[in-house]
Amino acid sequence: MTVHEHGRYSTGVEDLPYRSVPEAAVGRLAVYLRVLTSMIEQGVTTMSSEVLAGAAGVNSATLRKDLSYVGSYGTRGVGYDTARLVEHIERLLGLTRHHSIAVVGIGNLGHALANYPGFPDRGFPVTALFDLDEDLIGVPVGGLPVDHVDSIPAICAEREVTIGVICTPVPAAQGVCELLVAGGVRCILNFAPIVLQVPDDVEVRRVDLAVELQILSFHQVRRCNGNGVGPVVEPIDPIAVSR
Amino acid sequence: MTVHEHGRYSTGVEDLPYRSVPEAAVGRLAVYLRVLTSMIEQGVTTMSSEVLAGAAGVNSATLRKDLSYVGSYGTRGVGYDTARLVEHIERLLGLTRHHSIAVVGIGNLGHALANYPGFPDRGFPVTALFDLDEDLIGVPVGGLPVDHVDSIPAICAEREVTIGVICTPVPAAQGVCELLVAGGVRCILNFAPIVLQVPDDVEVRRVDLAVELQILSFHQVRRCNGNGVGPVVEPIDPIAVSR
DNA sequence: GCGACTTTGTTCCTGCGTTCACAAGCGGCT
DNA sequence: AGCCGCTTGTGAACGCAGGAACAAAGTCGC
Ligand SMILES: NC(=O)c1ccc[n+]([C@@H]2O[C@H](COP(=O)([O-])OP(=O)(O)OC[C@H]3O[C@@H](n4cnc5c(N)ncnc54)[C@H](O)[C@@H]3O)[C@@H](O)[C@H]2O)c1
Ligand SMILES: NC(=O)c1ccc[n+]([C@@H]2O[C@H](COP(=O)([O-])OP(=O)(O)OC[C@H]3O[C@@H](n4cnc5c(N)ncnc54)[C@H](O)[C@@H]3O)[C@@H](O)[C@H]2O)c1
Repeated sequence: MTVHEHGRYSTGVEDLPYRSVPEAAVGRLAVYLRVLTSMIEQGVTTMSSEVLAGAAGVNSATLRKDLSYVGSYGTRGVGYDTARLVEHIERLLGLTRHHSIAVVGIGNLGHALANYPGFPDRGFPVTALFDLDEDLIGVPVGGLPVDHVDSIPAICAEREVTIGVICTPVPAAQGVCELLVAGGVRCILNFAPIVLQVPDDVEVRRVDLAVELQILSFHQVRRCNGNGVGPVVEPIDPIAVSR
Repeated sequence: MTVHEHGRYSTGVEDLPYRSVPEAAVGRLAVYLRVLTSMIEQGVTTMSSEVLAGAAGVNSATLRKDLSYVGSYGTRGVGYDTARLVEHIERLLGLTRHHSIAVVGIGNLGHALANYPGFPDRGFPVTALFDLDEDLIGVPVGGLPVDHVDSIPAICAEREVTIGVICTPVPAAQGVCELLVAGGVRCILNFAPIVLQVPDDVEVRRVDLAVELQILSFHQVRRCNGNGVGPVVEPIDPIAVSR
């Protein structure tokens, strides 16, 4: 499934001056996009970097540098045209085309994802569901019938699935991953708490909620212990006392 | 406050020599922890940094540096004692104590989280559920009855909830967040796609699946377009995928 | 007991990402 | 029309994280 003819999108991606967009910036751009669309719905047509940065929870300089990666489309003295900015960020992120999603493992989490309207609404239609459980095969979930895992390669290739979402138990995850790769899927979102081994040209993002909780735990404990020195004590630095 | 020789360690948290552990390292340590516990279940008692790094998907030098933050407990020429390593990582991450979780918004996602045994299994017992929907109040989910959102502050304080998980629709998220903070919760895991505004002493981690998908989309499109320099660069040998 | 091999812990360095700061540019006001 | 103030875009500095390389240290084999 090599994408040869991109020329069809004349307003397309190929003439963007994008080089070396930092990984972190890509994630933030997606956040800006969400804030912007929300603002547009409220009728906002122009935003300054200061305001947008505040809403996105980042430094305004960082925001402006991030936006410079998509090209300079702001107006000095005024700010950014929200609609135009959305358009350009979407183009950089490759959202001008739709990306079909396949969800594998229609258990608790898989059900929630399959029913979630936020994905199709944002250009990520769920076009395939898979499970091993015979009782689930053929049952429609969110309007789409569940197929058997064995048909992953064929169906993914046929429906041009670009993103595979793994919601199976840990022992099944690696195998499912390989089936997806065999079906031509090169982007994987993995909810199973395991590090998947994949070829170099496959991109995996892992969503590990237990890790998130443990990071929160770390900060919680650290906060109570000050800088790790001495027993549990109130913060030593009297920052509250201003000079 | 002195960091005495850490050849001797008592079981307490207070004399850990942890200072300035990089944020990224904390996340990786949680991953090592998972790999290690999995290995221990398989009877592995010793691991080298090379092997552990491979399983965790990181560079071995990075791994050793990360482990140096928890103290030097490896044996040169042999590797790390898995059980002891787990013990020390858990201590650094503050997992020696349990952290009660409250889930707010018992919809699709909230149900999945409330039923997920992986949280209590890892020291994060779910001790409170909240929703606005009258039909849900009192209904047990995962063995725990749902309470009304209005009782968030009281119940969170009473049950000493340390982590609040927000699974409500976007418009409700900020309000729910404030209720949690009022109940003394200072760590929040937010699934609603919105940037929460919180006091400085509250730590928020956002899990935004749409952002994850968009990052994957970016890489997908970029891969097809080469490195952005010049027009579309085609991979000479596409993988042996049927076209 | 001793040597050689293995692996850790650490140091140095390179590269990236973030922030500061400021000149350039644009709109609005008088 | 010209000036003023506001905001962008970017160059430069700073801080930090990640990777390579190496010396110390401990074990295993003989
Ligand atoms: N539920 C949560 O809140 C939650 C939170 C964090 C992580 N996770 C992780 O997400 C994954 C799924 O969680 P869940 O709660 O939905 O589990 P679940 O048990 O409810 O669902 C798992 C589903 O996968 C299917 N399955 C099993 N083997 C399969 C295979 N080989 N191929 C395809 N499908 C297979 C099962 O039939 C079942 O429908 C797990 O790895 C879990 O650790 C879940
Ligand atoms: N379901 C998914 O797969 C998914 C994926 C990504 C993000 N999210 C986000 O997670 C959140 C929840 O998603 P969901 O699919 O579970 O939605 P849902 O509609 O199934 O559930 C939302 C729940 O929140 C409750 N609620 C509404 N207002 C409330 C309030 N003020 N206080 C407390 N509870 C309230 C509702 O009664 C309902 O039970 C949403 O913000 C959604 O965008 C969900």
